[in-house]
Amino acid sequence: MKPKLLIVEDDPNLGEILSEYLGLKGFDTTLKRDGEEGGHAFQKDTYDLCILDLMMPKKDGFTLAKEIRSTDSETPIIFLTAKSMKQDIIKGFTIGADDYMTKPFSMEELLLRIQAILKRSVKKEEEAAFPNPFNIAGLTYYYQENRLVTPKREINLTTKENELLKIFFENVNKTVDRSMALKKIWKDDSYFNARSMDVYIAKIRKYLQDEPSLKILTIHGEGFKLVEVV
Amino acid sequence: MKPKLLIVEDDPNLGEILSEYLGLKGFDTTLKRDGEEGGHAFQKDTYDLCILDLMMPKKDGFTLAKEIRSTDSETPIIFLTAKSMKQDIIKGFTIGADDYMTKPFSMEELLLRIQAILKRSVKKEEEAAFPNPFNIAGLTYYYQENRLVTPKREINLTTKENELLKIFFENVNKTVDRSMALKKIWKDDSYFNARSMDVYIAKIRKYLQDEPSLKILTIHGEGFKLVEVV
DNA sequence: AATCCTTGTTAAAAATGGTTAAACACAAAC
DNA sequence: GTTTGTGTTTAACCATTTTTAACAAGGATT
Repeated sequence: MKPKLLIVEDDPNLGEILSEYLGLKGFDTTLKRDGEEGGHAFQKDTYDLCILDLMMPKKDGFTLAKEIRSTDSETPIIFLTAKSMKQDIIKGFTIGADDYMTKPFSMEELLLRIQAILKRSVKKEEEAAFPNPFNIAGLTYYYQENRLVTPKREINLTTKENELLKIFFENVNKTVDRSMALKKIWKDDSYFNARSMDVYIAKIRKYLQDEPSLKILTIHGEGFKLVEVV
Repeated sequence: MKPKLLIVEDDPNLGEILSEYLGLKGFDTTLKRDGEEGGHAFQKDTYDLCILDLMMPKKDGFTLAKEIRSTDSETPIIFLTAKSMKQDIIKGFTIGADDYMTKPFSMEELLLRIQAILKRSVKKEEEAAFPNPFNIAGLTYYYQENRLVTPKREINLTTKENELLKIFFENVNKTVDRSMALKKIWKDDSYFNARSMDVYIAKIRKYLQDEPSLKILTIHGEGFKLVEVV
């Protein structure tokens, strides 16, 4: 699977070249022209890495980055900064970023840095692999095998059921944000996907009936919470 | 084994000379006259390197390169550009290429660049070679020989079975993307090829029946996952 | 209380995948 | 040149998974 890149750059020339070049190098690129468009794109889809120009009309890259970080602390961000900016100012702005490039830069160097960052985060993901099997209350859950074993029966889960249940078990007693779950599983937070998710919530609630100490509560307007009653 | 070169050049004179010269220098060359023919040739066979003229009838070299890159991010590409093109335009077009030559160029130089690029990529390939034999669970798999040995029997695999099984063994416990596998094995993600692949999935599932710790799960809408149950 | 928005529930529709066998393609053998 | 055998694709039918739709119910807001 190609890694997905969100490129937000107001200079159409540079934007095109970046998008073109990284596309040829095996990335699935999305190009947006300003911070606002970039924000919407990020809300709608999931990306593996963002490349944000700092100076842009409507919404600058730094503001956009803060917005992104408010919902997502993972996705790596690389800033593009103008040569004219002073080093120490750049430092200030790019705190929290994973890297930054000063214009003009070589495409090859940008590519190398992207690859380096993605390598790191792929490694992280693998380390943070979900335990298999995972025990909770009276249940045994095998994420790798799409399987949930309850005291009464063994359930083979479908792909969507499995992904959703995993998110709940990763967040026991914590609120799972609707939109976060939608983006993770359905890749897109839209009306119909949200309704689809509601259907799956019902299915999972049925599966958990066997174990009275586990319940999925609705946090109206926010999401759901799997609570473990002791 | 001679390295295979795909040369796509509309000028019959230059094309012939190139093909002739590189053939004498130990390459197995295929010459095509325009981008369309070149595309078909690339789909049909596997090449170690492509030499594409930028300006060609029917389909230009840049468009062809993008098509190639959509299924294959490895095979090196060298562009041939006309002298009349401005440097910066060439820059724009040859982004993503491994190298480019401006006409007229010396054969010797082209040869040197080809050799330099192939040296790099041969090294990569060797590193990524699939182990032969490969042991997993109770099975022994000989990719080179199209052979899978299970506790109960010895299976001679057909070409397609072998390629598909290899992809699974390269991705144990990871989801194998349908479309990726299709493009790798069938060179083209189409409805019928997808159905064909489903037939092969069934065949491989049968072969793996002997080993209950290996299962191919369906990841609906995405692909398949070979899980090793411990 | 009236209204709006969100969520619960159920069933039907649509999409995707599983299975089997027949059709086809191609090469080796006769 | 035809036959035979093997590998692959196509087709048909079935099963499962996912999405959509419609309506009911629950909270929030005025």
